[in-house]
Amino acid sequence: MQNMAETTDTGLPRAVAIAWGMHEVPQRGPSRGLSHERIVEAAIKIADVEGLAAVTMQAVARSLGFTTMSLYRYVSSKDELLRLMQDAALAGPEKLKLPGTWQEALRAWAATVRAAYRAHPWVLELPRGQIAVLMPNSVRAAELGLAALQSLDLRDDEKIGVILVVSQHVASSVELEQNLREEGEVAIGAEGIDMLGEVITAQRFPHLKPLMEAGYYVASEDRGGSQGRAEPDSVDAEYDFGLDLIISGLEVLEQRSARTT
Amino acid sequence: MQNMAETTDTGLPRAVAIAWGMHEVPQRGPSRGLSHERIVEAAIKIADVEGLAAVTMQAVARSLGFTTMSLYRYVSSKDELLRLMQDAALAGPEKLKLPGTWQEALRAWAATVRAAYRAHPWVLELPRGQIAVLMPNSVRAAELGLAALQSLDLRDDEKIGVILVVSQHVASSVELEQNLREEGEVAIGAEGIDMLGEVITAQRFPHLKPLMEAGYYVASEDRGGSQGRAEPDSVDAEYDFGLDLIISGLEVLEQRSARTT
DNA sequence: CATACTCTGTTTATGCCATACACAGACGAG
DNA sequence: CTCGTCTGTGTATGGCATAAACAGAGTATG
Repeated sequence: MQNMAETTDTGLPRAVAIAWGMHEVPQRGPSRGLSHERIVEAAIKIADVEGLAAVTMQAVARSLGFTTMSLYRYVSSKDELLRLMQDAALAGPEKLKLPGTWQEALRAWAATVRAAYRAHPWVLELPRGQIAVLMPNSVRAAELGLAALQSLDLRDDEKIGVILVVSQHVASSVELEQNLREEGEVAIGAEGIDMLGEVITAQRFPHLKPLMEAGYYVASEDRGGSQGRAEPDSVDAEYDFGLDLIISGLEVLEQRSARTT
Repeated sequence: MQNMAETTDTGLPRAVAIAWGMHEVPQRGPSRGLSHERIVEAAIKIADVEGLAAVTMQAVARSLGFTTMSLYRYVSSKDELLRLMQDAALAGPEKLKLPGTWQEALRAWAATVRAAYRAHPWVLELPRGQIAVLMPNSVRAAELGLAALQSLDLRDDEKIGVILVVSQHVASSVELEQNLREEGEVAIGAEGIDMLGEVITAQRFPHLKPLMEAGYYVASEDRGGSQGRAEPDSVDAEYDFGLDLIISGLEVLEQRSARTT
């Protein structure tokens, strides 16, 4: 129910048609005071500054100097607006100088995807499904990713898999970063950590307990010690770590298939 | 603002304290007609059947035969209830027979995490941040994951990284599966695909275009052909593909560090 | 050029939601 | 017994998406 997705008569979801620029604008009536572009732009600005939850039809309309209901002349539902925002926020470089080896190229591609997510982290709160993947900027990103993998000797469906796995890793990493930042303000104090230490005992959690005490598992406020604050660096580290693992795995896969061929 | 997270006097978020069973229940007044457990259970049942959006305070209360406001005697906000649901839904096997090699063990661990997410896919709609990670079942899962990696020769912080990357991959995979299922009902017909073919041209998308025509990129309804329906299998394939890449990468990393040591 | 039809932006109204607040009664501590 | 605390409830508020009806703008057709 919450997922109507409003298909046009062409069978395409309206959001897809709009984003690709196919969409008959009416000729008959009075001239329009707004446009999809302006609405989406205003909505994105709100999301960037105040978060996705602050994007209400009222807020968007007010920021444009129109009434709430006027938006519905351009967008058939809030869901549709969100889809358009998602795509518009993911605009990336049309062309990208891709380094020589596929490893470097894949890394560069991942970096652009990461940058896009980081610029508009609220994008990650929206579902990334079939429809999202058909939007212009997703398609452009996929094209670019495939270009990066050109020299990698894999089957086509495997390349799609690589694109998917890498972009999911990037998304997860930024999502984590974001969740930590948002909850960081409510950081658990030393007192709370002590409290947890009573239930997270060495008997019940033999492997985890030492890591927790070393501060690897939770980012405590400071824990009397000095380093603490694992927030910004550790997420970067996790991003690199995961990407390195994937690339290493791909190198193995490539060698294997080369041997087979 | 949307993220109050209600800390107790101990400095721990209330949800964490409740989930771990530390929480002074009042002695003075009348006996209580409800409990956290019953409320969370009822809410989970609703989420399983009707989706997370159907979990309203009203719906939960009604299903228990109480009024909406009565829930607030047990749970300080809906957010807190959602956190408790998230944790309760991720209950897994306390002990797990872990196969010999770390590869097999890691795979088995990932499978249990995947099963948990699949049993309650709405869990993925909730933020997975610092607080979520401190809840009992997350801690148990981490312990189990570390146990699986016991024989893997890596530093402790690297092992945490592995746990993180793998669980993120699993989550992403199930999330994708879910998004596809939900949008699958609105599948794009052949007519829509043709429409897209006009904007997704071979000139602008030289790498992607052939894959789209081969049906690798989008799951069209049937496309006149026969195979189509890439939905269930392809997600499984993506899951295995990503996990294999990570494990391969880990093997390389292990050899490298063994050489260094 | 007049008329009809379409499309605009607005006003108003509905139903759902989380949750603040105040109350009557239940119950244990003193 | 009585006081203070806690329970479950009723009522009220403000925010939300969006349906419906309307007055006027503008274009196409006679």
